[in-house]
Amino acid sequence: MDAYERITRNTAEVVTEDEVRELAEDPEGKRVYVGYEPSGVLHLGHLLTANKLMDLQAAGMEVVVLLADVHAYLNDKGTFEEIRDTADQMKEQFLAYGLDEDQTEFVLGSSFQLDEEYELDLHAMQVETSLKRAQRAMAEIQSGETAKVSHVVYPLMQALDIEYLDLDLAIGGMDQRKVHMLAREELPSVGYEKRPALHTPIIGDLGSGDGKMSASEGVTISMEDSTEDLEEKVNAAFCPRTRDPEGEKVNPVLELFQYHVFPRFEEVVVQRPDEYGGDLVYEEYETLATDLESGDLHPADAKSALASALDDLIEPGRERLRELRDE
RNA sequence: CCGCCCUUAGCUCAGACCGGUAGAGCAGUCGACUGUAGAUCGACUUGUCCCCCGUUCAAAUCGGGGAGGGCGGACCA
Repeated sequence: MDAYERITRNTAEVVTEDEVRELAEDPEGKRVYVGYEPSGVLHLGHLLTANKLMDLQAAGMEVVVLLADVHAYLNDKGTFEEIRDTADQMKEQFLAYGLDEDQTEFVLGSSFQLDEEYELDLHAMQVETSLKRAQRAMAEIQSGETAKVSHVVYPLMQALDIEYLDLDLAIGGMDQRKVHMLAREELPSVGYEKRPALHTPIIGDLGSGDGKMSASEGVTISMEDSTEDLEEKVNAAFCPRTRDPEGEKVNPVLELFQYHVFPRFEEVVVQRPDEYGGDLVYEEYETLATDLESGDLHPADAKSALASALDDLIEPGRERLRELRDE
């Protein structure tokens, strides 16, 4: 797999391909980042971007994980003290999940976002950006709730972070694309270079298979799920015998194999009673998906293999969480 | 600062005028059917009716106060 392919695989969008191709020519030492509002327990959405970070580390890039405490505060997620506690837990879970400690720089937003220079640049950006423009960028993230002044400052800070963390590439889920577009438009207006961005897909809702659901509702899988929780949740998942169900729906079981399981495992063993043909081994997503569609792989067997794989993925983080809570 | 509208189940809302302590759809849960889930049947659950005070035998409903949310109040006069 060449560098460009590794960098862009499993992404929903590359902005722009030309710019990323240029990075891929010499990825060594290039700085990329994802920003997360601190959360006490990681869920699959976090892990999906983390998988991408691992790809980028494998390509030789330096990864910066922004623990966005100030952003969380602006988004009304609690007091600074609470937020910083969960930031520490988040870092520990990422390391347990498999981010390379030597190649990953964890940065607390408040460590630079309150500096005078940053603050003045932020004001400059506020002068350059219309309210409507900033609100539009946040609409996806903040849907429903009352728009606060903090909500329009939020994306402007994300734009500035890209400059202040000295990044070459920004990563985020598709829910972040409008913010990244705003950053590309507004950074130049205050004298900085725009940077390319990669967006990971948003996995469909496990229970219903509905296209884009926010992680806040529906069934979510997180670092604190027990083996039994996983079996239960995966078993209840929507899983028709096709990768392209009717309407707006997707097949979340296949998506989880594609975006969470195969990127992290060399092979996936499907344990199956002899009655149904015995065990199966898959080395790539495509063959598994093809077998599911042809009927050679029954959805129920796919599900038990998925639950077991997810359990393996989560186990180290779950264990670390347990230790943290015992302290 | 002033004015108008809104607030009832997880969600969208009905009920308010003509007081009798609450409903629908969707969601959810449980069974049946499929070697998964969904779909389809069958059954079931869900409430600080925004808060406080008052009137009344009785208030989601009427009166007063308050909170939160939405919208409006430029100029032409």
